[in-house]
Amino acid sequence: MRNLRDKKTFWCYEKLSKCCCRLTKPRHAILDVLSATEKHLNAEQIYKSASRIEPNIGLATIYRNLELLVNIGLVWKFETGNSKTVYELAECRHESHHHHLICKKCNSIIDYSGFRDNEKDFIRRREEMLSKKYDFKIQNHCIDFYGLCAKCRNA
Amino acid sequence: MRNLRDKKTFWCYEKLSKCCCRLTKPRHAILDVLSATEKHLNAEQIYKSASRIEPNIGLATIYRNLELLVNIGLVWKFETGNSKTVYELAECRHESHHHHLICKKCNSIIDYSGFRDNEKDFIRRREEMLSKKYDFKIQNHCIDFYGLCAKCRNA
DNA sequence: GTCCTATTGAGAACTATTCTCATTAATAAA
DNA sequence: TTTATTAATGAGAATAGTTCTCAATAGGAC
Repeated sequence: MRNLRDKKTFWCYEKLSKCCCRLTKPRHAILDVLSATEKHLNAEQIYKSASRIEPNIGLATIYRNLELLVNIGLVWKFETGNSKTVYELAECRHESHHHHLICKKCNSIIDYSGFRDNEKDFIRRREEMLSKKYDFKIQNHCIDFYGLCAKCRNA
Repeated sequence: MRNLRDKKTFWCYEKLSKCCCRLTKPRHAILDVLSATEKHLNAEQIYKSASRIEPNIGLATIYRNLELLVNIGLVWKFETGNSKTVYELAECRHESHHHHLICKKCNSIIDYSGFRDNEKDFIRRREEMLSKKYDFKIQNHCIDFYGLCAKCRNA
């Protein structure tokens, strides 16, 4: 058996074991796949890539673990509106959080980050205000803009 | 045949006919249902309510027309993350646009509106900046906060 | 190494949504 | 008002993404 702790997804282990989750090979493969890309992958794509690492992995295991990883906050689940749910690694590595521009025609997703400080401040203040007003513990947010990308607008 | 133009969803007709859509009874029933509530309804709920107005309406018709209404901008489609897609009337009646607080546990949705001017300004400026930077025509946006509602936090 | 039980793989089951197609009805034209 | 055109419909089949079931496996505490 390979040593799971050698791998580049090491930073996830603390969180996993804190949540009393075993560090299984399928889990490991999924995290490897997600950490190897900046793209948003759907379950099928994750399944295909993970199968190259763990050939016998099952699709149900992919779904089960994605749900788990989303629940413990390691992965961010994201619905585009065309029935393809996609997943991406949460900002565990202190990479900048990002928002999305989604094309309603071709469903492509543009990430944008590089927020100015005033954007971060704005969101933080907003979250504070809403938390208080609605007695709601905010854990994260999703800011997406919908419209038409350059390609689709000119096509 | 009842006169469709008598009904309270009159304000939608201009848009519908502009888009060369016929003013059918099923469409009318769906708009009536959506305009009679402030809640977010899923397709099944809309089907049930619309069936009371048009008993023979089919579920496929509900889906077809919701898609149409979303495309022409009369209805806003909204995915909660637990596979229940919900719909609500867009702000055709100049009601204030709103954002959401979504409980990750019970999937309840709190609407909030009452934005201050600086929030509107902020979003407008952001949209301008993003449109230019990414050559992307922004049509609308979705700002949602995820977390735990008071009930679930204390349960 | 042994034990406990969380996790798995495989495939069936489920569910939301979309498709197909013959029939109906909204609208434009006569 | 009647007629013609064709968009829209209802019913049910089909699809696709996801979840469930259950016997077998394997992580990790001891």
